[in-house]
Amino acid sequence: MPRPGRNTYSDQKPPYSYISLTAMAIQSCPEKMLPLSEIYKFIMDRFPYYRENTQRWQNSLRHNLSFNDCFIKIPRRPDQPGKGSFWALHPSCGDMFENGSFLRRRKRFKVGGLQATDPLAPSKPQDAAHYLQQQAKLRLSALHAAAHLPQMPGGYNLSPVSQPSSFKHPFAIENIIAREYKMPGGLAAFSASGYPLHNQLAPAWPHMYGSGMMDAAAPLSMAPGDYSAYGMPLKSICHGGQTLPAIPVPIKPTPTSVPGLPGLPAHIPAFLANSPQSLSPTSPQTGQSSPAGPGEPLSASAALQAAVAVH
DNA sequence: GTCTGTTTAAGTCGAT
DNA sequence: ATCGACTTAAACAGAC
Repeated sequence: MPRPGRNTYSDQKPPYSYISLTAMAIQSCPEKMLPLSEIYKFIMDRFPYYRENTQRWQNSLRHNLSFNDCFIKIPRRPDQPGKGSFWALHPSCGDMFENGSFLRRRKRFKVGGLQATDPLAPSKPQDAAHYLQQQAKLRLSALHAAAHLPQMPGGYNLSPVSQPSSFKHPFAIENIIAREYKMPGGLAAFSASGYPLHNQLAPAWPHMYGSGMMDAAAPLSMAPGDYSAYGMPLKSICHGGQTLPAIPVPIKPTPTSVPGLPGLPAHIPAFLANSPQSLSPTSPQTGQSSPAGPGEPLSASAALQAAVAVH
């Protein structure tokens, strides 16, 4: 594979496989599912390297989407006109990059394989697609609701500073860039908290740390109202060039079904709900999981209740 | 015609 | 050395 011999990194190939790039794109949007064109757009917006030779890498990316079980195709609904289907991450794919390398996974995700993941998540692609579509609905609803929640009941502070252990999906952009990133020369840049130092990485990766990419890593610059119930930015990466978190859904939203959201299971699986049981984020420094605090499911539940109230 | 999606094949590279 | 993950290329079909 040709490596560009340039002095700047902005047009050098990013240290991410197509799988991780695609996962990043999918994770960056609130619905956790994107059409192919939006995945292209996300990658090209963030990585100037991929603004060239589009036919080459886009073919590769499509190949990855079809070939890898960790991506599932979600058909468009009649009210979602457009070309192609939506693509989402399989509910059971978990943290495929637990070894910390976004270029090469330890093991390829396979449907039906042994995964330490959400036991309630469907394994069949069709089931997973339907399941994810419901999840997307719920996320949008919860997002709306969370945006209207100035503060969680019980004194939960929405500030990311006060919730340093907030779980982020392994593919969330803020999570990915927060991991140990070794520069081509072997240099690793970290803050004391394990996050990459903005001013150290920015010159090397202006496409990552330029517009909007560092919102999550540099949250203090944001207004308090820009955060969701999980203390993460509400601005969207995919629909406006800003970052948006995985909106949590409660593991046990209601005793029965959710009014106004037909088809939702009584017990919503923890997938993408930022539950430590379904996902195991790798700590940048220790490689250990960092389970979310006990208060977070409550916040998620509150977000969902507010979502229900909106409907 | 273009875009999307699937499949096959060959080659590279890292891990074991 | 071997295996498996990943990249790239290409052909093809179907949808828009």
